[in-house]
Amino acid sequence: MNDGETDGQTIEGNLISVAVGRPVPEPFTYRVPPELGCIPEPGRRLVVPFGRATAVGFSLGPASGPAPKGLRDIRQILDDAPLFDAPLLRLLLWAAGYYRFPPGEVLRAALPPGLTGCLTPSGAPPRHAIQTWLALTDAGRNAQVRGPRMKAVLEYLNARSEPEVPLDELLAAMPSCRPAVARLEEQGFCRVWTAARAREPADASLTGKAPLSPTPEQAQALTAIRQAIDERKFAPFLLHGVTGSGKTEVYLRAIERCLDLGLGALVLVPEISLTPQLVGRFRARFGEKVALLHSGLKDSERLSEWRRLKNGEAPLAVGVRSAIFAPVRSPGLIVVDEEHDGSFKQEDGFRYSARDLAVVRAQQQGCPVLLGSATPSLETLWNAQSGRYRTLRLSRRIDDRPMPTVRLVDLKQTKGHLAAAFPQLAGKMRLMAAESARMSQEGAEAPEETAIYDADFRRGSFQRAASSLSSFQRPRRTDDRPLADAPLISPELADAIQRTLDRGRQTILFLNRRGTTTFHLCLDCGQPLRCPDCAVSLTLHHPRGELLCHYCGRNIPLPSRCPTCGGRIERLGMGTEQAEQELSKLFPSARIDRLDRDSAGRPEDLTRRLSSFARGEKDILIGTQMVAKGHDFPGVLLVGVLLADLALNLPDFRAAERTFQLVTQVAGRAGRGMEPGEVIVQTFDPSAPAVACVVGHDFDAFAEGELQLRRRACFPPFCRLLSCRIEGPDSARTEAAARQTAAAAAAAIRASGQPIRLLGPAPAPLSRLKGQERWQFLLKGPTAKSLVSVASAVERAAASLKGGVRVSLDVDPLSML
DNA sequence: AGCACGCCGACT
DNA sequence: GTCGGCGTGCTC
Repeated sequence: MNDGETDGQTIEGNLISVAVGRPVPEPFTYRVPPELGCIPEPGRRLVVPFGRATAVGFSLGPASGPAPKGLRDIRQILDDAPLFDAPLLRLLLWAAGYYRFPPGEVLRAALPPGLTGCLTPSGAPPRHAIQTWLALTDAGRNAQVRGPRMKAVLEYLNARSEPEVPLDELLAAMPSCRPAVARLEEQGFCRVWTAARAREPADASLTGKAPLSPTPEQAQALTAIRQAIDERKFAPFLLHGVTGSGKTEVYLRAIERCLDLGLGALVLVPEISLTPQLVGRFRARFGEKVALLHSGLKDSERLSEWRRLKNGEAPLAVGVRSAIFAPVRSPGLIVVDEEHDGSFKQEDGFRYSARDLAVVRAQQQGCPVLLGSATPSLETLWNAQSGRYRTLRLSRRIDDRPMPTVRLVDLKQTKGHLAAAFPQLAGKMRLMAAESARMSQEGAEAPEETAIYDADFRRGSFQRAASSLSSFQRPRRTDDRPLADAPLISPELADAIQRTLDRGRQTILFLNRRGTTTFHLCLDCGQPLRCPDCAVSLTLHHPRGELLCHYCGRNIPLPSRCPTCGGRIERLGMGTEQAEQELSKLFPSARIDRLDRDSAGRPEDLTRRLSSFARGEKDILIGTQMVAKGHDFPGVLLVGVLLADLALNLPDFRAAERTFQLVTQVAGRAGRGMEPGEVIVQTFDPSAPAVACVVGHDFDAFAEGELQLRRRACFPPFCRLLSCRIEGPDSARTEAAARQTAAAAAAAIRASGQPIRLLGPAPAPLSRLKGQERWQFLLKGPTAKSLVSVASAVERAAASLKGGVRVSLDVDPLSML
């Protein structure tokens, strides 16, 4: 991009293109009045008049094309220097076009909140947010020093369990030891730096041991990556490593190479608050060179980390999704850890995929990109298989630790057991099975309504849904006798938990469903209790005994009788709260902790409870996805998946993929110490590949089968998707709008001559949310480019809709709900 | 996103 | 006869 020196002989003053930070789809043209004295180069913020008001915009450089009528002058230039360098600006504008989002808003989204308005970035960070930290270096751990003060400091630091200590705390314990600290730092025995106060100190119990020498596989992967770093050219890699194979160590060493070469690096991780361990390792290795960008930062802290990157003080950024826009200077490597993770896709507003943008950014910057996962997304896998990415495999665990043994428990057997224990339920279960079968039939006969999911997938998921519904949603007994034979915990699993307890080791149980009971059915009229604003069943939560809508948060007291007919209500479909109760009844002396969104509280509480579990202060941890993320719990020998089918039943073509990823990830928590772990997966469908392939840790078999299905039904990675969602308050008008917009899409498809398929329109699986009726249709095209003209046509059609109906497009959608 | 313009109910 | 409801449209 050129830096604003132009031939600029238009009218008096120069014309520049400005991305206004307002929802307008195109940049606007403004005049730079000559008295401003200079032309703001691309990436600088401006104040511009906008309608009756004023707005912050971003210079995109000299305008091309004719001056529009009603041309106005920019008011002010805000920054001395561009906030985005040329490559980052290019990435952002590319993303704005690709994801069809207003460029000015995209640029604004890439800035820390403090720079979003009219403040300048040069102000000093607020004093209260800054703290000085110190930590021992490897050399300092066993260092011999002479001064008594220095000795005392070393002893103090060695005695602390966490590697990083706030200087204030040391000074409180030993006043006037500051000079000793300075001497130790000089001699390289400790490290001192200032950083945001809210940084989570790494917890020693989670940090693990000092770096080991790389395994042969790690070394091989590193050679390839280092070579690519040295060449400073775009090179995409898939680092496909089983859980516990040491992917992080590969990242760390590759980044070391970047820093040695004077280059920066960018690391994206799923939910940083959930992986204090990973953060700890980056901190321990790179200290103050890391800028941390996670969702828990206060605005001032985020700004300070952004600034440290921008001015080169911190060459390395580690952060969640939005960190893909971090102003890392000349990155030599971009890493996406757990690249399959859904949190890299923003699901509203600017719906970008940080993982995909990582590849684009690497391409534009000319550096390698490393996508790491134990269970790569099929998109990434296919890119690797077709030769676009190079695969680096880590097939063995560190120290050749064995993979855990995985066993399936068929809950259909347990169901028999259950029916024997509760004969009065057997009839009801048959009834529900028949009902589900009927649903499945009707589904098959209504191709238009459900056309959005190709038949293969639909049939599969309905069958699974039927089996799950009929057997799992066991009515809760009305009396409160303890459930000795609680079906949430099969006898096999209960037995394994008992054995683990007897050996004094730990268990993790995974159930992907919060609350006590998640489905409340009136046995007289057959109506479930639903949120009035969302077509979603309400979940009972324990502490207050209230029903909660998991989508809009609405709270309702549990009615004693059905609101429509006054019938009796059965509580079905138990979640983590119920599981916790059953556990405490089964194992009254066990120390049990539950971890889900309801119990997690603040991020630091979460960290504290995870480390408490890691230290062995609890015997059983039951939770949702939160327990599945990358923590090392050396004391865990047993992992139980209470109902593997849950995610499998969603009407989404990625349901199987997600299930496999999730179950594999949880299973990976077992046996991270030297003893082999044990995994028990409870399921109603042990033959489903997403479950069955976990037994043999056979990603390849699962992926091969799933890729075949995707190819046959033509789903990603064998096509590109564009999802169009139509939302409005009124049911009939929303449907009409959906049909009208889809018709416009169909016309555009014919005009384009491209082999594009239109699925739908149909009501979205979540057909009402927060009082909005929801419809959708899906476009499948051979390439992203082929869908562009259709997307434009949809946008044009959407612009003329009335009645509060809104259309939103999702390019490369992840969620189909 | 704001903010005004513009056509239909309950108030002085 | 107005004051004001928010549905619709525009902002270089």
